[in-house]
Amino acid sequence: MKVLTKNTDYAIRALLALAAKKGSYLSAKSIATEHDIPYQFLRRLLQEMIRYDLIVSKDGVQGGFMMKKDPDEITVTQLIEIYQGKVQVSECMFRKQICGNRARCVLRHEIMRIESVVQSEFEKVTIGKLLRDLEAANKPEPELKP
Amino acid sequence: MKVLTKNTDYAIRALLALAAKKGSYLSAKSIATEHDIPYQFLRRLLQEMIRYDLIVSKDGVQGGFMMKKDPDEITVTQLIEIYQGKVQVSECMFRKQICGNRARCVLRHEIMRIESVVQSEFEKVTIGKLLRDLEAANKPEPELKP
DNA sequence: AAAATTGATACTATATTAGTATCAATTAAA
DNA sequence: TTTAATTGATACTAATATAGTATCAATTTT
Repeated sequence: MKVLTKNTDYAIRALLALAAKKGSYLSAKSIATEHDIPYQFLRRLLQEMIRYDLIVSKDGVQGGFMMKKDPDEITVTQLIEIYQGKVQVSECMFRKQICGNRARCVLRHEIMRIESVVQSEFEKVTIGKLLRDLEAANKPEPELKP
Repeated sequence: MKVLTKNTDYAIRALLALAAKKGSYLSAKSIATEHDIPYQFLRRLLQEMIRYDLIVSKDGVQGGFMMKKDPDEITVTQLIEIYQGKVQVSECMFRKQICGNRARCVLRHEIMRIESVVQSEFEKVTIGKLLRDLEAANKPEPELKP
């Protein structure tokens, strides 16, 4: 069971790149090359981000994409919802013939509990946080005295 | 994003049926009819459960399937793993070109944390627990005095 | 005017999920 | 002892989701 698909995975990486260069435009091509993301695939992902007001774009030479929304306000939950649809543990709770009138769906309660746990865990993770983690990880490790 | 696929969903329902009739054999046909699960599909799911020692079967007339493992020892995590593969948040942590030597995968830490949270949440939910919830839900509601 | 870029959209390929069908072997019961 | 109900094994099809490619018009800098 794979929780993050390539869409979301690529989208996160691209956003990290944009967040790191906040205030300037990065072209899809440069992001694709640097982060090993299929170019045309990435372009679609970026266009989707524009629709959700996460980033803005500029056409033409020297154009590209730039961060719009505060990276600390962009959660992994949001990105999953954009690229994989709302997190739902099972369809069962929506199907009348199973969970409707007479027999109550036994899974419903547990499912909703887990659903909210999963969502809130992913909500704790923002692009801003990931970026700080990344920067910390890229710092040279301090030498230890013997 | 759908966490439980039909496989797992059906499997859970079938196990609940078997757990409720612990000690006697239920045919695939009867389970399929009662719980609205496609017959041949269900048969495959049941055969898989045999391989994992959750249930046993008896051939021929009056044959069917019977609970083997203690329902309290069967977790939803196990069923997800059987029918949807091990819960993994992203493939990224296994791909050398991203997470390998030089650049550490920034997502790795968060991913593993969330992964374990998700797994442990599903581990809290056993077939035994669901069955008790189901039985409780089916009890007639006590009347309230006005 | 040329080159680099995005916007929009259509297309193909692959994998996963869902569901169906078939036939041999087994067992209970008529 | 024959028949019917059942599982075991396996192959097949259909539908959907995921992943990736291609094209062309519009825009903008040089």
